[in-house]
Amino acid sequence: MTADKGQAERTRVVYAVREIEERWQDYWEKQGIFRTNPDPKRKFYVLVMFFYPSGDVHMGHCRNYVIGDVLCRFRKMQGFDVLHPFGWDAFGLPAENAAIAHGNHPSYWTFDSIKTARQSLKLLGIGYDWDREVTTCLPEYYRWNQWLFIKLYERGLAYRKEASVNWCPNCQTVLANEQVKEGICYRCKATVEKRKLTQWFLRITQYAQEMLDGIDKLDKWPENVRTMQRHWIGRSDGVEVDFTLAETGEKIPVFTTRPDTLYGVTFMALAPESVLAETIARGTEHEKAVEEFRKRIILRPEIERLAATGDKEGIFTGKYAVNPLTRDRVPIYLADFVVAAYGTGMVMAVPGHDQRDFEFARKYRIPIKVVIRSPKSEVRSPNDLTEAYTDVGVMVNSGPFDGTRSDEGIEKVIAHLEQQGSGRRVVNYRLKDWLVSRQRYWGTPIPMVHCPNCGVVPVPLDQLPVLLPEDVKDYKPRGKSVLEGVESFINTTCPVCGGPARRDPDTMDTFVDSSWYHLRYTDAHNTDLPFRKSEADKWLPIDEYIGGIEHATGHLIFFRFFTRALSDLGMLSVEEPCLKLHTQGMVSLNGVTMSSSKRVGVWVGEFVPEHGADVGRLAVLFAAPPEKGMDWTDDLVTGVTRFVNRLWRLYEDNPGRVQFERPDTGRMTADEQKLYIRLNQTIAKTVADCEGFQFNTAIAAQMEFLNDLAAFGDRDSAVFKFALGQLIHLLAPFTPHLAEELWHRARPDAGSVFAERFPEADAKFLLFDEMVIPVQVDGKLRDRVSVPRTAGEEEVKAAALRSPGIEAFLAGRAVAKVVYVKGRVVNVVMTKETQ
RNA sequence: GCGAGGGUGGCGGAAUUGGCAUACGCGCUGGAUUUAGGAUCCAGUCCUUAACCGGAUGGGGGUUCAACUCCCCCCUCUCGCACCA
Repeated sequence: MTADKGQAERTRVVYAVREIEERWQDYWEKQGIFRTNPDPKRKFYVLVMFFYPSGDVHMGHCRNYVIGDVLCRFRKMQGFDVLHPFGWDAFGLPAENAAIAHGNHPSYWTFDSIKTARQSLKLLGIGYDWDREVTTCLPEYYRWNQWLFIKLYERGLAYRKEASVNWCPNCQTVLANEQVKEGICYRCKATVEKRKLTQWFLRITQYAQEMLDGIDKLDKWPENVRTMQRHWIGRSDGVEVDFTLAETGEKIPVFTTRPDTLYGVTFMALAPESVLAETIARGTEHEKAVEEFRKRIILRPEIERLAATGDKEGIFTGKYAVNPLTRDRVPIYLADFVVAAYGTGMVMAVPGHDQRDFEFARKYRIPIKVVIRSPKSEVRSPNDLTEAYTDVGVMVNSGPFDGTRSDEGIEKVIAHLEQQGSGRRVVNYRLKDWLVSRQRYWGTPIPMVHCPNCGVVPVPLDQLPVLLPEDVKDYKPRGKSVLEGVESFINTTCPVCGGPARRDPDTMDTFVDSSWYHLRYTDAHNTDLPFRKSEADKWLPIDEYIGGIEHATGHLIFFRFFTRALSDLGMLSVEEPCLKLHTQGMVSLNGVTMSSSKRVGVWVGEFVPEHGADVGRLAVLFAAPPEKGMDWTDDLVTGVTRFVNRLWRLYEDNPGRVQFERPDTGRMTADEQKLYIRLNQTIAKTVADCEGFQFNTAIAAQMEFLNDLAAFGDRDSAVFKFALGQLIHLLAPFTPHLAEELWHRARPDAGSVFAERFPEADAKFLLFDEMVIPVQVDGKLRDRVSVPRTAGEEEVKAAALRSPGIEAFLAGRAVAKVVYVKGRVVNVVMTKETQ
């Protein structure tokens, strides 16, 4: 044990904890306890989100892994064939940044981190099938990223386009929408800029509707994640209306969900990034001012743009658009509040009925028209308005539609537009195609070749993997891809014409790696395919997926998308990767979230040698329900340490008394029967709580039962001995080392405790013979009566009315009625006194 | 602004889903043991009261024999999205 450095002595584990824990960890490994059955009869796939090496392993990470391990061991003992794999999300910037800082290869740092992390997980006694370990930075893994990328490309699901994309100036790479939160890079917190670049995208939008509909079936997912995903996909139904440019008749399609306000359009607004914005003022007196505005807005960092919400800015282009319904001419503006990536990047503005348009119109003195009248308020002059009216009302100043309710008007106007050929129903999604190119080194090379003659050509599948070159002198990104500067890599020949060509210089977003790792685990060593359908079908869908809430709209979207796409490719039989998801809360230390990179945390490598794995496991499980955040405290450790110590002493004090044969339940003393019932209650509670993901209350129930056992007098009772045996099995998922030790002490010749069956409650002995019924008078607790469990309603009511404690409350008053809820409560309701 | 989820002792948290509020643990108080500290064990610990009574689940109102739980209004915290037309 570690010597204490002058601090007050704290509660310590009283037994030789490390010796015991190491013994059984070695034993499990040698016995192959957690090796997967390749032909599962009752399969159970427990998956924890894999580890992104970014430093040491802290208790925050471990909460995730411990929960998975408890489930794995619990289900295994229930007779399931469990798949519980682990791997390393090993590509990515932390490794590259470390390499830049220390001057060695990213793989050095990566494998060093993995080694430490693997050791930490083994220290905690997490039971993985290490035979199926995957490491995404190895060619054995990433070649299949490339293989899948080409398959998606062949299906039209991977494509290249020029777009205004998120650029992180610190990481020197582009980012997906999902990796930008509030205009800030999710990784380094730098302010993200916009750049116009040609990049690779995955056509996730093709699955937008399917993924949205699929959420309905994910009823075992946390509600907040489902809501977040619905919002992220963001379906909106509307119509695309063709306005035209007054001079040329060129079409300007705009998306709107409010065609009922079409008569109220008084100007048009273009996003500065839109194509039309570039050309509209060209060659006119407005050109200079418009160009200046456009460039300024485009270069404005995202964060400033977000902060500017409410303060709108724009410029008149000198041009006019024609409203297809009214033939009105309205001025066209560039406006900073129009989102380029949504709809067509151009909007019709109705200041009377849209708050943003209203603010803009007021600022630039554009007329405001009222075309929807609120049913409540009187007609007012547009000049008197203080805000836009956005609710339902009656259409006015709208020609033939006057008098129509605006919500019905939506349909009527659409029908009219469709008839006249100037509009069509469309559905818009907020979800954007997934930008997967990255200009960094430590990732999967995109397996594409750019040939001057043949264009973009995929690398033939039999030539994969395209290896990430190792002879790189400089990982430092300088605004373009690192691989661009590696001559030996970038220069190649065209697979089609054989002429000189260049490789794609970018690497893939690491979220590609994690989009299908759950499938690779089912067939981790396949050298011909990413995985066989037959193997994936054996295990999918994942039965319990456990990870952080921070992945709600990132990884968990991508991973659903991949599952659907691969299902369409015929590689899989399921459409959803996991039907049950559990997101666990963060662990903080003194109020600060644990973080490897910030070096805030309780480190497994330090904690376990001092307190033991079982104590660490109990601490994260007992502190709070899994989905809630928790603060790590020394007091928490004190509590669970006392628990394991008391357990240890209980078995030390009762050598040779542990039994596994069920006692003769026909011949029990009253005390024995009570203990036996308490045992069964504890078993039932533990099973229900493990299934319901409430490990904190499962442990509380076990603590209570330990208190019962400690207080039990007759140590030679067969029931007591049996309870000692059953408790070992109940403890096994939570404190596996202690349980295995106690099991082997009781049964030296037996195999692992994890080959035993988890206890099942004896249904005949779940309730006490006597039940204690609280008696209320007018809803207030006044007494309790003890009656036989078999007592009928009348018997219980009579006993309640006889109970001495309520006498005083009944005196001189009349009973109006007596309510009895079976087995729960009696409430004596008195007549209202008139005083 | 929109959306989701919370608010229960000194603290972390329970409460069979409308039926004994505060399980379990920490802390605290007293006692036992100990040279002493730590550890351990026993008793107690929502507030108020000598006790009974009374009061208490963010605040206010309602439904009900009965409300932490259901309904309405308000306050507050956390998270997500954020000018999405």
